[in-house]
Amino acid sequence: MPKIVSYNVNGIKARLPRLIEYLDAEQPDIVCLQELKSSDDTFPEKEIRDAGYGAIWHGQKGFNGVAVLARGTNPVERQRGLDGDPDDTHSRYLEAEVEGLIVASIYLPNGNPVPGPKFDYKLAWFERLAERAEHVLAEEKPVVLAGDYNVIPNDDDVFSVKAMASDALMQPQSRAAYRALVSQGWTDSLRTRFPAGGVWTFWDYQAGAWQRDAGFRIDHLLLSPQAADRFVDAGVDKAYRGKEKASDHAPTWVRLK
DNA sequence: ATGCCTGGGTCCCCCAGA
Repeated sequence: MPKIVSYNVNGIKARLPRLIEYLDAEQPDIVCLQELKSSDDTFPEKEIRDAGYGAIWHGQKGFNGVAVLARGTNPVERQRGLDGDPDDTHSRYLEAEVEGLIVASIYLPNGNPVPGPKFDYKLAWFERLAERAEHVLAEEKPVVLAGDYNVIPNDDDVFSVKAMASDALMQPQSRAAYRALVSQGWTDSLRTRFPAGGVWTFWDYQAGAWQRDAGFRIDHLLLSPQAADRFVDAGVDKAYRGKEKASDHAPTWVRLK
């Protein structure tokens, strides 16, 4: 039963030992990575291949960057970047097919501070993503849209509504954009598995957030109806957030029949 | 009201993250 993971690594070079350890221990079938912070030519292809994974990646020097890994096979690229803005230079979207399953690795803009051009970019990018999602959904195939959406969908997805109230991740416009996307016909797999909320995928490095369990849920795996029919389980591999030199995100996953 | 960490780039300070 394939395990599909979304993992914002916050720098693949700094996180490589952690990532390889994760692949060896958990043997996920597909891994969508975000925030590679690596140009295409410095992506650690050999180390990932030696761990048993084929990979495609869409890198960028310094920040952003997404990849799709597949255990024992090579992902077949379908789409790199989103249509709708020829001036957009950010590497935030990579879509592939892996043995009949369509997966996208998504790194939505953070959008802080609010208001401002970065928040405008976030909302505009969200609209472009929704257009792509609608197109893919119409294919009526099993699809997983996996990534760091930088949206806290509900008040019970955050340790403190008050602490995050002015953040781009929780603005009504951000939530409305996420809701509109899901309403196309996608299933939020973590929400389905844990309808009462209280499940985090991110803990800030600052102010002892991990030690206080002050986190929130921003990494999401959305399922097309054909994927949702195969839903088995979903969760967060929280222990990996507590390890040495961890990312501030934990691997978040869904298992399908 | 602000900074708290962390990674990466040019490099010992700044940007970006969330």
